[in-house]
Amino acid sequence: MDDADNEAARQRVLEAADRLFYAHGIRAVGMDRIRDASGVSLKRLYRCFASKDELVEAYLRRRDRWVRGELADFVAKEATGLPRERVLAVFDWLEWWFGEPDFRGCPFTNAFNEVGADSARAAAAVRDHQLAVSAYLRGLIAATGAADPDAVTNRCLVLYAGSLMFATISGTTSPAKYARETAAAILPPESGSR
Amino acid sequence: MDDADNEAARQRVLEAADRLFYAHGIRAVGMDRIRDASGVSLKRLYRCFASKDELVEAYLRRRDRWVRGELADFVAKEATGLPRERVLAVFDWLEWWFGEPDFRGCPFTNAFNEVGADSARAAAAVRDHQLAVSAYLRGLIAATGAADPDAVTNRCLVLYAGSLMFATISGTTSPAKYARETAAAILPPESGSR
DNA sequence: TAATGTCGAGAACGGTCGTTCTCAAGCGGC
DNA sequence: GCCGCTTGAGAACGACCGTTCTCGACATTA
Repeated sequence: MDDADNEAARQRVLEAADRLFYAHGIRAVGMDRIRDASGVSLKRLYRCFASKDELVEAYLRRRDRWVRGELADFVAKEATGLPRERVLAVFDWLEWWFGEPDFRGCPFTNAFNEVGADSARAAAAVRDHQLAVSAYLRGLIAATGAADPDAVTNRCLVLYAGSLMFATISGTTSPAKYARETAAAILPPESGSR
Repeated sequence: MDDADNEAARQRVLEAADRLFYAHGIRAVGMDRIRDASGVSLKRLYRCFASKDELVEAYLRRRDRWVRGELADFVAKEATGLPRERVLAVFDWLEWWFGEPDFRGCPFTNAFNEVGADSARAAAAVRDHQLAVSAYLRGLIAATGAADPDAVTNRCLVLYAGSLMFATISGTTSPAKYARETAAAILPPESGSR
């Protein structure tokens, strides 16, 4: 059946695009290279994704699922039940991510810088990711009983983005530690013994 | 004299490149467009800068001088003499910068994302800027009498980079405020009355 | 087997961009 | 006035890239 074949091709294309776009940048990777890496002919490729723009958007939405999935799993597994520890675990996860051998910075800001001005689809995918992470963080922070959860969330988002950027430029994982230390200073203390 | 003409042409090219590269990105601006905007012929342009790479590096070094000059002037003028206020003034300056109509994100991380992998010159210019800002900040922080100036500097760098990135994506100036509030929480309190 | 349709491989097209080349105009020195 | 040099304007070149097209191979159906 065509549908099954197309779905399999779609997945192979997405996997190749994900790896290549993230490693080398979107503009640097042509459709030919994605064809070579995925083994899917250009004709089929353009039937799965009508344009490179669509493929870029699909790549970003896939990355979004990956980042938020990994982050949530990590927080659920590593953190103790204390709300404060769960927020700090976000920065532990970042430190793990920065140390991955194929870490090449934030896929979303990279994409935004590269094609955000030309591709409304890509820009929307980036914005959606940012909003989703923001909402997730806001949920963790509300549980800590912070007096002004929105303010604390915004400050933690600055720390999140800053550690990402700093780690990218410096090539080290320590910015996650700096961000974690700073977050510890602005979160309410463990709410006594409960 | 040739030298004077070439120097004048060099300046006009740099001004045009600065405006266009920053506004539209490096890859999006071709040499033709810089010729049109500067009024300097391609031939002369390539005598001033042997390649686009060299022009990009010169653009980044010029931006570096601008950013650090503006920042230092602002801190010198706006801040009271108190060391703590001088560090916080860095984030006030960022807030001013984010509000400028032509603010389009950090020129250095933008350039790094666009051409850092292909241009060693550009990558070096970005690294130099980062080190220079780091050293400047470290000087301000040492004066506050912080117990561990290096640690505080690294945390403030995370805040600096994070507010830049957050402001770029959100299109607002408030991330500078979030960063300032957070910095206020991790700097030592005003060292009593002196 | 013959007709029909589908597919993959790669050529082709149109566009862009960095860089170099052509050519005619202008200018200084004899 | 004439020669040689330099200049600017724009054409030209080569490379790349997103997208579409061609064409031969193969499969399906009757």
